[in-house]
Amino acid sequence: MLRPVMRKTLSQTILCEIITAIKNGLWQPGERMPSEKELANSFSVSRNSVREAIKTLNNMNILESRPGQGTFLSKDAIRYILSSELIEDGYRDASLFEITEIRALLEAQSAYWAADRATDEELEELKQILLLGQKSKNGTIQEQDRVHYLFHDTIVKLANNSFVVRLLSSIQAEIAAQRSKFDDMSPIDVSELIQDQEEIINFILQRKPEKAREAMNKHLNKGLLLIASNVSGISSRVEKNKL
Amino acid sequence: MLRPVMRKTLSQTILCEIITAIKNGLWQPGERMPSEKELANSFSVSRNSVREAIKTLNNMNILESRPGQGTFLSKDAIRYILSSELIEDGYRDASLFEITEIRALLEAQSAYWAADRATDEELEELKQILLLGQKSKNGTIQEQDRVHYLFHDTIVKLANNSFVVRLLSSIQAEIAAQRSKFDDMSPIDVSELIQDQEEIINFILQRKPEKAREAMNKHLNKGLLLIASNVSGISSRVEKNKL
DNA sequence: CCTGTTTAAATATCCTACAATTATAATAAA
DNA sequence: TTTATTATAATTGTAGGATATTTAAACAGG
Repeated sequence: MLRPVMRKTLSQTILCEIITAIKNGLWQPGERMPSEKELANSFSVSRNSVREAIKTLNNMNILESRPGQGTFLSKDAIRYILSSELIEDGYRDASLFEITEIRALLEAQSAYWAADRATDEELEELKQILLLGQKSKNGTIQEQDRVHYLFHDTIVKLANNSFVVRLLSSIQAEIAAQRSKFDDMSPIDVSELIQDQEEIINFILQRKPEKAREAMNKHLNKGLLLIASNVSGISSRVEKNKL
Repeated sequence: MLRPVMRKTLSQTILCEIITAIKNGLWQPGERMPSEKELANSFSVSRNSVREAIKTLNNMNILESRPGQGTFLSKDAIRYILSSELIEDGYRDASLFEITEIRALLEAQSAYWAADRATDEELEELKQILLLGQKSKNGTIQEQDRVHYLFHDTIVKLANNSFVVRLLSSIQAEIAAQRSKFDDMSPIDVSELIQDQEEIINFILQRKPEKAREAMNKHLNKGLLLIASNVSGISSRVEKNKL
């Protein structure tokens, strides 16, 4: 069957040419490459097309352009090119499952770090959540949900790594966005969640990092199982997710 | 001490503006965004500067430009930005230590998954790297570095989670960018790295996930120690990083 | 030795023009 | 009315020139 042909713009072609040249070692890291004008002449294209390719490589930290001097290969140009190549090869759409898997990993380790690093004052926050959880048992589902979100966020906060806080908040937003697409997602048993929640908090309060991590991982894998049951062919992967 | 001021070209500024707009949901995935002419008017810049920014986003698969039609947000624009631009603004010069800590966690788990999930054909790739590592022992440092990067990237790829591939690629890019600022970073003993590399690959080939994860974690914590020695007050945290 | 000036080269930006592509609408033919 | 066909306008792609900024290096004057 005839498939649609790939059409490349000039700047895309030039982008590939330059990357190939770098891979072939035509210019060394840190070295200056020909000026835009020279490149345009060599390729027989306008300076604009060359600039669009170079700008992309600039923004990828592969090249560095300095007015009055020229354009230079960055010191770790090769490293970037290698990794971008790998991405193209193994590229697939990140599925909800994959994102959730990473979330579970990060949050489980956060529980570990929280048990290990949180100060005694910080642990007071967790005790409060424990109380809130008890109270909410007779409340509405919305109330219970809110406490549960607070539980997750607090543990990540107590991990004392601001990067993981930011990372997880975006990941959770993305997960929420994707889940809203299938709004027929089977609801989870809330009481079970609260039970997990209590168990995890207690491990952290008792300063048992490994136990806390294990419990959090188990807790989040229930969500993974739910996704796996909606998507065929990956459920076998879930049960292997043991930390 | 006075540090060099950050300078941004116009197209870089516009790149950030557009990315922020996408993150803020100004345009939806698949939707058409304003034409180059309109954007140029809105930003009060020339069409060229807008094009250079758009071209970069084109090559990153965030935007798709079609002649005669316009420029459209790709369907997974948000997710891509999530994994790449996430690091950009808030955490550019935050904590190299924190980012590296997360990297270690993700890569260690990738080693686990690789040992657990990679097919036998995929493992052939690792065997090749083992051979390359042997060969490079008598080669230049650049050669050895290159093989070592390939080693890390391949393991992540074999973890069979495309989201972690993207996440780590942007994290590694960020780490490289930050390290290049302190170019007096004490060099690591390369031969030791290659030894680690062999050990980890062998664990994966033998299908021993826990061992592979532990070895990778130990391997990456050497880098953490290096950072901790440059930044005071966190070295005590490093030795606790056990999985 | 230090300081300011000049000069040339490079990137950064802007502008205009035209080509290629495409959707849409108007028009003509059946 | 329905169906081709044909303009038309909008949009991106490419080209080429012009000017502004930045920089290193050479030079001159103190």
